[in-house]
Amino acid sequence: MQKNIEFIDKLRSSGLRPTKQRLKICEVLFNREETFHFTIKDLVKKISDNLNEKISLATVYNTVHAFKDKGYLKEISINSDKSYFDTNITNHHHFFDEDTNQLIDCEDDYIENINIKKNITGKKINSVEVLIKVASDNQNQN
Amino acid sequence: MQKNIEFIDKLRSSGLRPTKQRLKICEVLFNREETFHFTIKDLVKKISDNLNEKISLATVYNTVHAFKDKGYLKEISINSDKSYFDTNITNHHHFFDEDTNQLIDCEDDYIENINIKKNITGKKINSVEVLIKVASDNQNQN
DNA sequence: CAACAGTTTAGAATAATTATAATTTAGTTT
DNA sequence: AAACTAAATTATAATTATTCTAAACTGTTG
Ligand SMILES: [Mn+2]
Ligand SMILES: [Mn+2]
Ligand SMILES: [Zn+2]
Ligand SMILES: [Zn+2]
Repeated sequence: MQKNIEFIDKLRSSGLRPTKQRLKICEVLFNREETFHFTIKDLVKKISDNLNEKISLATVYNTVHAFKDKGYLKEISINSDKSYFDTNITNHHHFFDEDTNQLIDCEDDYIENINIKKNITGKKINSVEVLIKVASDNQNQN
Repeated sequence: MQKNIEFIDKLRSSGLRPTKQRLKICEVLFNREETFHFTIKDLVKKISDNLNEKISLATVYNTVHAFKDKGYLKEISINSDKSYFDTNITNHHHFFDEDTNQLIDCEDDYIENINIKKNITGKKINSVEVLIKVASDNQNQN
């Protein structure tokens, strides 16, 4: 449970002005125990749930991209028409529940270390991410 | 190098009428040695390069989705605003070259087997895909 | 050939995202 | 504290990928 003053420092230290919109978004994103995986739409909903005054959609996009650029958020690849973002910025893998469209972190002890034995010549590896698509186990699924 | 008659059989056998648009798209997609990774835009370009008469954009979308539904194409998850498709429908991993935005198949001998040690309860695993993002190796990159 | 379902098509509609340009605000300088 | 300036917010327009619609066209079957 971070204090407002901590968010102000965090923003200032990366050259972002601590506006009230950014602070509110910090609260929503980072004042939580668990990792938050979200789309812009999810975030807008959380904001309007927690807030009497509204933040413009453009500002939500601007802020999420600024936070991503500063390394406070990660963008996640899902086969979908929209972007997902992740408050867990470490290198990690995901389950994607195709029933609920939910992203879930894959803990390190769920998967053996990935070993890339060969790489493309002249290129360096920036990330290695596993996406495990799961769905309901029962026979009669739609 | 498949013959037109083979595509006609292929389409008929999955309940798709062999129209001239579908046959042309089959040629572009499947008359090649190498796997083809493409976006709809890429495919439209290939079609107009190879063809004097044009195929409507709606038909290209319809056909790609029909081929995907029949299992002749695979849709690939890339962090992007557009979908990629793949003529390699086997279970396999990818390199994504962030310099060129190109998808490249990761041969089996490039990566050790992925072992998912635990799964989410009540769910079955539908796919496990690794995405290796690579980029230029040199220091002075923009 | 006639009939009919399947397919193609232009164009409209939708949805996510980005751009624009005017207004407001945060931080700095007088 | 008032003035100044660059950064940020905002409503709104623009863009892009994709899907929908409904009319015209075509492949298949009898
Ligand atoms: Mn899609
Ligand atoms: Mn994006
Ligand atoms: Zn995550
Ligand atoms: Zn592939």
